[in-house]
Parts: sequence; C-alpha cells; structure tokens
Amino acid sequence: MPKKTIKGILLDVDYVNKSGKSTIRLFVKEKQGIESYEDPEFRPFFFVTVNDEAKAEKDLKAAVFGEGAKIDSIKKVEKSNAEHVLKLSFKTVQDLVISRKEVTGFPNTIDKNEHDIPFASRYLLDKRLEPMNGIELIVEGNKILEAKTYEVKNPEFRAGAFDLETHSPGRFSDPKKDPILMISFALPEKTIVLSHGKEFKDKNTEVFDNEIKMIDAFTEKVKHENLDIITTYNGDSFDFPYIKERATRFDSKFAISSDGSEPKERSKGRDTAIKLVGIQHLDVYQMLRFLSRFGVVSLIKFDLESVVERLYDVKKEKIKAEEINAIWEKGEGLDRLANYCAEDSIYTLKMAYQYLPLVSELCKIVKQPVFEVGRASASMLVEYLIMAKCGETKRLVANKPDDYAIQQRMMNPIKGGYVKEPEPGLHENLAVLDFSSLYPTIMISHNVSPDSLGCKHKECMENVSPNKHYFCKKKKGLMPSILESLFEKRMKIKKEAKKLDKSDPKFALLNARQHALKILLNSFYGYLGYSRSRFYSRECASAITAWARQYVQWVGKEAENAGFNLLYSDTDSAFLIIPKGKKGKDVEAFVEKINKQLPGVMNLELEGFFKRGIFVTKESGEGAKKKYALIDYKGNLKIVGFEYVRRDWSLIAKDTQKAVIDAVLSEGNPDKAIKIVKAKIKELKEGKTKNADLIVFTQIKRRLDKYDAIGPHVAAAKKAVAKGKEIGVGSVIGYIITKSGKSISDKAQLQEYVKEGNYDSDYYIGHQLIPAVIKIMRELGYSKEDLIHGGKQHKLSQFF
DNA sequence: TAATTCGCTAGACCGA
DNA sequence: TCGGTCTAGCGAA
Repeated sequence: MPKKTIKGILLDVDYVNKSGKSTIRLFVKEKQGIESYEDPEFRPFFFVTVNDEAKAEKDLKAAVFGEGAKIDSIKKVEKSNAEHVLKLSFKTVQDLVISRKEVTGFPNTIDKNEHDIPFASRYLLDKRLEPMNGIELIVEGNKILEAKTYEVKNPEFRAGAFDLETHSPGRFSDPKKDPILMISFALPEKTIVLSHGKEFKDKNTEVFDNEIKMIDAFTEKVKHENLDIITTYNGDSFDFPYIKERATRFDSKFAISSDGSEPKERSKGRDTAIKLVGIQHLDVYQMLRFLSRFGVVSLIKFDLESVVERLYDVKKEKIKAEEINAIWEKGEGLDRLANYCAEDSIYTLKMAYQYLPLVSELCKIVKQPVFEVGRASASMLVEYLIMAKCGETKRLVANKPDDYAIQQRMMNPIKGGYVKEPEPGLHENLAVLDFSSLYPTIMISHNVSPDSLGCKHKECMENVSPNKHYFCKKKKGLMPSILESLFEKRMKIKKEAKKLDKSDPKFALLNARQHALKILLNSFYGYLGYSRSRFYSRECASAITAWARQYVQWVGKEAENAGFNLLYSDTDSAFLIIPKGKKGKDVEAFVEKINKQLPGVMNLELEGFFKRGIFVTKESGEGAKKKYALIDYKGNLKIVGFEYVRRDWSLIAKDTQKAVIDAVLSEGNPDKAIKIVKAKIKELKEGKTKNADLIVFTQIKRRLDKYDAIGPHVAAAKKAVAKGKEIGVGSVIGYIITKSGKSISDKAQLQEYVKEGNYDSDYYIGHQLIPAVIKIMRELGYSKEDLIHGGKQHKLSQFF
C-alpha cells in the first residue's frame, strides 16, 4: 500500500482491541471531517525494578497471571534514576491490568512503576503529540508509520450545544419512564428546537410524530454537522445518559461518535463523565468548575441561570419542572418553553467558545485531549507535564503514595508565607511592590527539585535554603527545567501581547496562552506539598517557602533602610509608605536596585502607586491582616478581604460597606458615609429592604447529618429538606434571617420560602450592616452609637 | 475525589 | 449574661 502524508488537527486518542491486541487510534480533524488512524506497534507496558535481571526475566516470561494473561515481551532498559529496570509489554491493556496485581509478588521483582498510567494518555505523552494542535502523519492505509506535532496558530473548531427538556410528573425525571419533550441544538450560525406531537408557532421548532423520531432526527443532524466539539451543560450526569437511555428504550441508538459508537460512561472519581470518541464532549459545567478552581472565573452558584447572569449580566428565564409539565400537558406556552430550551443551548455554546482558547492551550501544553483537560485537577495537569518530561529524560515515574504515607504527610503541614501585621488606620501615598510568580521563580532560580536535593558538590553548598536544604548548582532538576520552559514561553507571549491592541483578536489568543501557562506555573508548588502527589517533597516545598519568607522580609528591611516605611507585607508583597521628600521615582530606583541583587529569573515588580489606603483593627486591637482597601490616583478602588468581597454576607452589608469605603477613600468624606449608613438602617427598620439584598450565600460542604455544629446555613438547609427540597453536597444555598424563631439558626430560612418584608431587622442592622461598616468608621474615630444615632464631628480633620 | 498555608470572623455551645 | 472555645466557611496569596 502506498504511503501518504496526512495533515490535520489532533482531537482524540483511544484504543480498541483488534485481533487480540490493544491498538491505539488517533482521531484527526481534516477538511472532510474526523478521520481515524491506528498505531498497532505501540504496546501497553510498565516497568519493574528487579534484583537480578536474568532471573527475573526468566520467571516473568514463564508466568501466567489471572486466567491466562501473559507478558508479551520483556526488555532491559536504562533509567537515569533507577537500576535493574525491565520493561514489560503486553498484548492488551486487560492483560496488563491482571498482571500488574501479581507481578510484585515474584521473588526477584522489587517494585513496579508506571503501571497505572492510562494507555491512551501515555501514547500522547510518549510520542509528544499535542491535541488541539497540528499533527502530521505518515500513513499506509490507516496505519500510522510516523506521527509528529506541528504548530497551527489558530485552528478553528466547529462546536455545537444541545439541551433537553424532559417530563417529570411530580418527581425527578426518570429516563426509564419519562419522555424527552424537546431538544435544542445550537450551532454558531443558528439554533433549532426539536419536539414532537404538539403544535408550535415558531418555525425554528421542528415537530416530529413521536419522541423516537425526534431523537433519531437529532442524531442525524449532529452527525451531519461534522462537529469537532459537542458541548452540554451538565451533560455528563444528565443530558447524555438520558438521551442514550431513551434511544435504547426504542431500540435505537444515539450513536454520534466519530467511529459510529454510542457515548460511553467513564468514571471520574465519584461522578461519571461521558466520553465520545473523536468528537470531544466538553461539559461546560465541568469546565467552569475546573476554571473556577484557578480563579479564571469567579462563580458563586453553578446553575446555568446564575452563571449566565454572572458572566454576561443577563437574567435568563428559568422555567421550573412543574411549569414545564403544565405547559406540556395543557399545550399552552410551548413556544416559550422552546425558547427557554434554545437559550440554554445558546449560552452553553457561547461559554464553550469563550473558554475554548484557554482549554486548547492547556491541552497542547499537557498533551491531553479536551475531554481530559476540561475535567482535570491541578495535580493531574502537573502530573502530565512531569510524566512527559520523565519519558524524555528516561526517568522512572515515582509511584503514588500509600494511605499511610498520605496520612503522615497530612499530619505534618509545611510552613507557608510570611504576613506582617499592618498599622491600622488611614495611610496616604503608598507604593505596592510584589514578586512576580514568587514560588515558581524561586524554584527555577534555586533549582528546587526532588532530584537536585541534598547535592554533595562543593559549589552546591552555596545554594542552600534558609532552612538548610541544599540544591545542586550543576545539573538542572526535573521541575525547574519544566518550569523554566513554561516561564520563558510565558514571558515571550506577554511581550508579544504587549505590542497588540486589546481589541485585537490575536490579543485574546495570546492572553489565553499566557494564562494557561500561568495556571500551570502556579500549580507546581502546591503539587510538591500535596499529600497524594507522586513527587511530594517536604524538603523542596519547605525550602521554597523558607526562601520566600526570607526574600520578602529582606525587601521590607531594605525598603526601610532606603527611607520608606513598611506598612504591610503578605507572602510576596511589600506595601510602602512614601514619606514626604520621596517620590515615585525613588521607589522605581529602589525596585531596580533590588532586582539587581535577586538571583536568576526572580523579579520584584512595582504593582502601583496608591493615593490612600485603609487598614483596620481586629476586635483584639491588633491590625487585621489580609483586609485592606486602596484607591489609586485615577480613583479606582481595590478592596481586599473585606466583607464586600465575601459571598457569605448580605448585599445590604456589602454594598453599604463599599459605599462607606468609597466615601472615605475617594472623597475623604466620613459625614457622607454616616448619612449612607443611617439611611440604610432606616430602610431596614421600616421593613423596606428587598429580600434580594438580605440573602446570605453559603456552601453546604458535607452531608447535612455530618455536621457537629448546626449553623444558620445548615439549619435552613435542613428545614428545606424537610419540605422536600433536594440539597446536594457542594451546593450553594441562599438564606434569610426571618422574624420567627429564637436563635439565629431558628430564624434562618431558604430565600425561596421567605416573603418580602419578613426579615429580622435587628439582625441585619446588628449583625450585618454595623459590623461591616464600623470596622472602617472606627479607624476615623467613630463609634457604633455614632452610626446609629447620627454623626459626630471630632478629631477627623487631622486626616483631611 | 483531591494543589498549598495563613488569617479573619460568625455563631453555637458550655460553664460560671 | 458574659467570655472562652470550637466548628465552619471563605478569602489572600
């Protein structure tokens, strides 16, 4: 058969068992659609370390595991961090799985390694192939002879979203009984709705005779659109399993994968994910959870309506299950329902497209498909990077720790950053300095890595952390070399982005790339100190924080020596008061001087100048850490740590606090602040405050029966459950403190059960509004009484 | 199933 | 009714 060269975008990898062999398949997006190619040469394998290669090889060769599993081939391999290593290859993944359980029981084998790395993932890592990037294949028929990645700057992907409305007669929908009423299908250029057996005015709704005809038509439409990515909102747990089950009930199949197969369930810890082959299923709900862990998005509640409101400031209509049933049964309002269904798909698609550049970049860097990355954790991303590097440098990947080791690690936390207690009160003329990417740059600059630790070279004795750990100066460690390449890429991209206008579409792309790199850079330190990490190192993690504390305190001291006052410092930052007679230029010169003395890629940055700032006093009389507000010379407020930024405070408290901070910092007008507070107290007392301003949001973090202390949120949740509401672990509930009850917990009710006006005004004044505001006003000499009864004029003029 | 530590604050609970 | 201790949640970095 003739050889030919294929170029396309790599979307996916999996394996199938074919003539008794697990065979890797790659799915490549080409002009005509998604094609698959096979690599029958790549075998599942893992490593064992042994005492005596010859003896072990002999034993293992003859061994039969389970009911007939055998090792296909054994090869002695060289590893840079281990001796006497054998590579065991298998015909199938199933053989490997059976064998790995028993192999360590053999007399000459000591340990096994890399036995728990999924076959398909490992293929991409070993072959250095990047999903969502270009791939060049040399093939014979559909057999892969060679595969390599090439850079495609901005590949376009065709995505579609779908959403179901289902019947739920007085209970949660059950796919075994309850039909799908509608399916919406959104594409970049149009959205359609499919339904059955009813009449619709809207021409975008296609009506079929019955449910299965609708489902089959939908299946055909999806296939016809040649999508690269199909997105859902919670399709992992709802839409996919549901439609699959419905199709099965009617002896049909929802087979939309690129190889003609049905969606498959894949367990991802406690939940199941739905995996398609080739075409990538991106569950936007999962993706947003993932992104929120890295602070890419900041979301309180993860239901679609809340998310859309937060991201796009759009109040989307929510039609509840009972109403859906009523509309369907009576046949009134069907178009409205169809529109609602369509909107869900439209917004799901919109979010998918918005964050796809970031997810794609992560896919390229960690060499895993969208399906994996869209549901990954920080530790998994770091692990992919480390495993790829281990492969490149012929290192054996460390095993996961056992439960005992995990326990030991957890019982022994690693000392973290240094936080200086601030001088409370108003301060003028500030400069804020901070180290850019402090922990990663320490790792790079001091070569902090498990494999460079405890070096005995003479010159390495100079590279010692404040807590006395030595790191090699001669040979770059595993982690620093990964970090350095990520760091350099990021610097280069940031430089490029700086040249562009922010509205330039190229800018958004570069921004996504640098953001992806930043996420990964910042995850390494956490991974080193993470109890379940394969590469946990107390020594490394504690050396990093020890250096960090030393550097940040050193900068503080140097600043004081240079004539500035050090107001505050937290982990990687220094807040300076610029005294009379000093200028911004002096700060710049100071930063420059510091940077000349910092090693390697470490860098102190001038974050900005601030006209004024406020730090507050704790109940104990000390200055409160991690709580401050600043205003710059353009009038921009920066509020940190205060109730204003916390979700577990009511809007009335938060907004009033912000108004007070604003009045004090930007206008220097505490009288105005007092007036604002008084007006709000009056409004609360008169029962005029709207429920929306009174809700306190809190997450239910465990099962309701697992709480020792029953706080208001738990009490409210329990009452709601008694009324038949479902509250899952991890859900965020909103409650209001009502008039009826003794303790605060007694009075707490879920917001949806509280009538307008039925709130405890004393609680909201005494426990929400005043505490939020008095913190600020106290620094200006006001007392609680001044807030309640009216302003007083004293000793403030000194500030203004 | 799962990145880290530091820090603030509330409300419940307990004993005087 | 008070103050101290503990649980719990969330934010900063």
